[in-house]
Amino acid sequence: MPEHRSRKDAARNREAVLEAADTLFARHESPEDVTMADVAAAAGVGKGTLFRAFGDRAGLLRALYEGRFEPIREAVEAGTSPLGPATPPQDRVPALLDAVLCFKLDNRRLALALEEGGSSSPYGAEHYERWHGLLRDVLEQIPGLTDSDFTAHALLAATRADLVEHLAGEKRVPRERMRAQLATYVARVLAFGPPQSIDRR
Amino acid sequence: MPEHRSRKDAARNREAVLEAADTLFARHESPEDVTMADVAAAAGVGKGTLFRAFGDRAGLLRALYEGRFEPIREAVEAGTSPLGPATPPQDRVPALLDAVLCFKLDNRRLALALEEGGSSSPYGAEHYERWHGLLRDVLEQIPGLTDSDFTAHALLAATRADLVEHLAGEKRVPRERMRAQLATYVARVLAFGPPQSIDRR
DNA sequence: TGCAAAGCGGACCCATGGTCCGTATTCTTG
DNA sequence: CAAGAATACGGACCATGGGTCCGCTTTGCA
Repeated sequence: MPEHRSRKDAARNREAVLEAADTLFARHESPEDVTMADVAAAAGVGKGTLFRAFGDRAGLLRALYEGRFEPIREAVEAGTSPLGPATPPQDRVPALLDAVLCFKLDNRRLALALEEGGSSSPYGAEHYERWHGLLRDVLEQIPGLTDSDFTAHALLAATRADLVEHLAGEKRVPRERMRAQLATYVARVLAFGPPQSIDRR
Repeated sequence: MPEHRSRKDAARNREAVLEAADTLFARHESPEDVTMADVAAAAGVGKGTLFRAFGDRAGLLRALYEGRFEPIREAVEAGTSPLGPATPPQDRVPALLDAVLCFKLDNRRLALALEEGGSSSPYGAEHYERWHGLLRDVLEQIPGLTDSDFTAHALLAATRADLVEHLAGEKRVPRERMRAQLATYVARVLAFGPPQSIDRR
């Protein structure tokens, strides 16, 4: 690549920060009580370094997110798993939502930090856009389903980080139960009523 | 009466603050750029007064909310409208969700401020608890519907303030269209499949 | 080895929620 | 109506946290 690679101290520090942040967010109840200064300190780095590497808090969160999300994204794009494009829509939709839920269960704090993240709503983020677009397109292929756009929003809303945190964290709902509930719910949305489902085409 | 009423200057100031806050939140794009100092200034009052009257930012928001929400709450509790307890569950659920949606459409900024409101997730607020509890109970009465608790959460999630704001505000989805989409969605969730409930699982 | 360029880091800035306390207003009681 | 107690007022003040600045250090190319 033409563009210079970053200096090795920069690269090292970047990694250190990512690791420290990851640990800190995982350790603390609420993302709010992990400050940028904390992250810098834990990484053994100055605040200036931190901000130069990631721009701002959102940038740091985004970087963490991308790292964690890579595998899933790959599975969705090209994989042969139920997430991949080869899966028929009515099976792929639940699989996608289950994947989102699992991701948020596995990365509760991070997802929370990213999603509520203060200033802007999650709906501005481009990763949301991507998921919504994908889901919308898949829904579109299910015959008889109207309002794919809104439906995609509504389904994704059922997996919002703070809801997941509330249920899994405070209400102590076990992982598998949540997955089952979401699956049932999604199935219900996709399985439109008996009488009028026949004539659809 | 045992407990003294508040002094009249206090009462007057309280009103002034509520009014000023209402106006300010309505005028600004994001709740974030209405500061407590702004509110105090607009009300012609000192910050001390503001904080004494409402405790903190959340308290002010809550007070505003309660005022706005009163009518709906009454309709739900005792009214004869479709919101009231007399309505059969399968009709009441859509009515309730439509009411929530309309409220958030009519009070976009306020709802946004209240819901994302920074520190704590909406799921901690007791007004959410109330709505969720009510919806859960009504859902419970619909035969064949399982997981009422989760379903209530998921349905309410479809009316979250930031989603409403995103759709109505940025995406310019007209009010009636949103209501229709939500209604369709809710109907789909409530209209579960035939006896054998599909082979899915 | 020399010397830009890139990077470092922590002192510093500033906005904002929230507190404090001396002063002003209101209520009560005689 | 007087006067003291109780309550409220308000803006200076504080703490916190994101983000910036800039003199010094490290890196890496020649």
